[in-house]
Amino acid sequence: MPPRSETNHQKKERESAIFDAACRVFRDKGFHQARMADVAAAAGISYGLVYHYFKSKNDLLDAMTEAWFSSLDRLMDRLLEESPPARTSLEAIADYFLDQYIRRPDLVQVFITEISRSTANLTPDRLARFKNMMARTEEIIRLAQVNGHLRSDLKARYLTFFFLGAIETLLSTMVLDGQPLKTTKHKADLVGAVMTMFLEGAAPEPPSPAG
Amino acid sequence: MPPRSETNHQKKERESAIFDAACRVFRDKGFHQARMADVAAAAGISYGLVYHYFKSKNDLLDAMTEAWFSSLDRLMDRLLEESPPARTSLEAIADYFLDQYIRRPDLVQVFITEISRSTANLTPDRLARFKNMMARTEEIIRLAQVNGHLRSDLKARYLTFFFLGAIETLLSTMVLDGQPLKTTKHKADLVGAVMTMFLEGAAPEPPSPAG
Amino acid sequence: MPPRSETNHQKKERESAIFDAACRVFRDKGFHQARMADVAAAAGISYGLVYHYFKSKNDLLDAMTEAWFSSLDRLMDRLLEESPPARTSLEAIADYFLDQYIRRPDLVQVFITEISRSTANLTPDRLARFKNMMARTEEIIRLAQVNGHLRSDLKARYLTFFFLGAIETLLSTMVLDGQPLKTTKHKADLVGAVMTMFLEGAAPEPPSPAG
Amino acid sequence: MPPRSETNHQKKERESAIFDAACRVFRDKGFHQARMADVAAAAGISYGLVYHYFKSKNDLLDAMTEAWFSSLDRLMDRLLEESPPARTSLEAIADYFLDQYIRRPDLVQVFITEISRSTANLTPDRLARFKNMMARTEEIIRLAQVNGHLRSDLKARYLTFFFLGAIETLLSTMVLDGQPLKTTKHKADLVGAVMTMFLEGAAPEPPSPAG
DNA sequence: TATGAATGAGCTTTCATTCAT
DNA sequence: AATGAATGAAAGCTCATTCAT
Repeated sequence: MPPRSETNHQKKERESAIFDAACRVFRDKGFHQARMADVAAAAGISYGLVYHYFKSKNDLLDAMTEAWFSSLDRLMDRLLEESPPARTSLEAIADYFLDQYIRRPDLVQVFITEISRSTANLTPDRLARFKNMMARTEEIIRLAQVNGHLRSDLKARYLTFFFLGAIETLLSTMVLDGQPLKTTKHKADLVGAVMTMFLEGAAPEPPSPAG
Repeated sequence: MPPRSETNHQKKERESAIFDAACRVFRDKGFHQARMADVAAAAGISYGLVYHYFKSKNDLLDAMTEAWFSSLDRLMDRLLEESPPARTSLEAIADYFLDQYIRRPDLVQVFITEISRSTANLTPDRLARFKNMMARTEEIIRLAQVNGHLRSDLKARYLTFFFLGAIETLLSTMVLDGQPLKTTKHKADLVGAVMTMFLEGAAPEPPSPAG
Repeated sequence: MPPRSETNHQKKERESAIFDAACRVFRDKGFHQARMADVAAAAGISYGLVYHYFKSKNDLLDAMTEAWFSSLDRLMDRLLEESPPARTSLEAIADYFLDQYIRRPDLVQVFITEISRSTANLTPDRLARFKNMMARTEEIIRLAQVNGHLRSDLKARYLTFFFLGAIETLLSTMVLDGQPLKTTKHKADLVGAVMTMFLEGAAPEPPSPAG
Repeated sequence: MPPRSETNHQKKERESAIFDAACRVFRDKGFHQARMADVAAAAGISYGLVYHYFKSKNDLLDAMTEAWFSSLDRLMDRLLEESPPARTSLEAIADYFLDQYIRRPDLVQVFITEISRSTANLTPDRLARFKNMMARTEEIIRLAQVNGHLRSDLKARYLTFFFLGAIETLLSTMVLDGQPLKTTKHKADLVGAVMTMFLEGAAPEPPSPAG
């Protein structure tokens, strides 16, 4: 193997270490309260070195936005291409969010608190990606309505809010409460609950016809 | 009649004008990006005068938190005391959020972006009030489960996420899209949609029992 | 009596009240830490009214400087004119300082901490008056040297430092320790100690010749 | 040898340069009138760099307090341990103050005007160190009284005021007059004068015993 | 690649002073 | 005479970013 490759590998390692450190710091202090010095300290490197890997503080947040949306976009691409049954698609989306929370809880928290909601940090690019995610979810839901797999008397947009809002609120609460998500079992339960709630709603079972 | 009274009235007027200006500025730039100079300019007054009415920038956000939660708390108090049917209570809550968005869209946006989600601005007091709101909603839902008005096979907490999440996501989207809510008719439609989604879910009507 | 006179009297009263309040505030917080609002509050009047009586914050300190030096200057005038024995003059000076501390401890403290020592507040006028006091004391001491009432082998200037320094350090310590001076008896003791120290020094009595 | 050592050396150099610049600025304008911008300009560096070396304006004054008292405390330690004759000790103290005025006139002036007297800047720590200095001088004097080397009919405390007051007034006057102290000869003369005044007082030589 | 000293614009806040009433 | 709302110039401090080494 060429030594260059190894160097590149090390470089990636370090970049990744800084990225992770920044996630932790942004999560703990919020983007604006976080100092580049905090990031450097959390990554165990010197002040100026952060700037070798990320050209600005905003660049770090951009990297997080990218990290978040790129895999989500890939999932969306796949779902829209393969067009599985709506429930499968939506379950995959719910699973994606919760799965990310298991794998990279810091990133999810930053997404929730700094990217998804903060007008302050909402650059046109980030807003566009955010809307894109909603639009594609809405597209999935719309198709399901057309196919009769979801009720049609409510706007697809509203159902989308309902679906993504439930996931996001669930995540937010876990995030704000500092509740980690450890097991895939727990994840599956939560995904199941989300799907049940979304599909069936909160009303009690009507008495069985036989009753 | 007494001149003092008039002075107090003018004082309130001006305080209110500054408050509103701050809402607009915080909404547009985000709390941290907003400058006190912006607030003063938006209120059409001098720099230092803001500090006659609000002792710090944070104090302005505190005032908004208070403005938001105090009327919501009153509503919650009333609902828990009167214990109307769950649907009525939940509808009142949904209506409250959307009604506030009609009356004070800036305040709602600030609540959504700066208070409800930003870890950075989440003081213990604000977090406590936020959790309190969720806990009281959960209490309403739990009672409805006990009384058989809501399904009991899903945790009250999940149903709460689902309910509040739907409202919040709806508001967020309108807020981020800059969609105002003008008419009570539109509001009623949205409340209806939220209630329908929450109670019945997204699944299509089951085949009639007779089927 | 003309009503005008009464008004003038009231005016003087109020001016005096503000002056005293300012002394207390300057003493407690120091000139620069003191706020005009503090002075107004201490005087029990409104903010802006202070400016009817004193045209600026500095004007208040000027008034204190004047209050302090005018009576001291009068004393000095008298002493230089009457030319009593040096010990009498010096005792009168020491007595003056300590007497002022009984009568107007706040003013003395302000003099010590804000006028006598602070370069910051030392306007040319204040410095001139300060030097004038030292020069006149030195003049008294020089005369006493010529007349053989004080030793001549030490510069009059040094003796002046020694004399005034002792008084000032005594006052400073009482001031900083918050020790008030209540009785003329106590005052007389202190004046006696100062005079004894100044005239005889700290060396023990030489053994009596008869010893 | 190690480059690190050189860096540390440079760092100390710069810290020292800022410290000296601050002494000059505080001396000229007084602590409260002095601007950090003035300090930076006087040190020939940028604004923010001052904060790399001293975390606040107050920290600069703390450093001066420390610089002043640390060596004085060491002297006091030595004197109390070695217990030389009282005159030697007191002479060493007088010499210390005047010596410092030769070496670091700015620091002495700041000590006199900003630390020793200003109530405004008198933090509990500074007051404690100040009192400590007086207490230890008093201890030396008390011992000398017990040993018969100083008169006992005056309180040790008064003698202490007298002694330190003479030194301080001497320094203050030179400081306020802008009189530098250049030569050790001049210093020795002043120390001699202080000691003579303190020990023998201002009264003329008594008639010889034989008279 | 790695360091951390250096820069300086920008921020919040304070408060002496003015002025309309 | 009396009030206190209104003004706005400063000032201390922070911290993203640059740069010499």
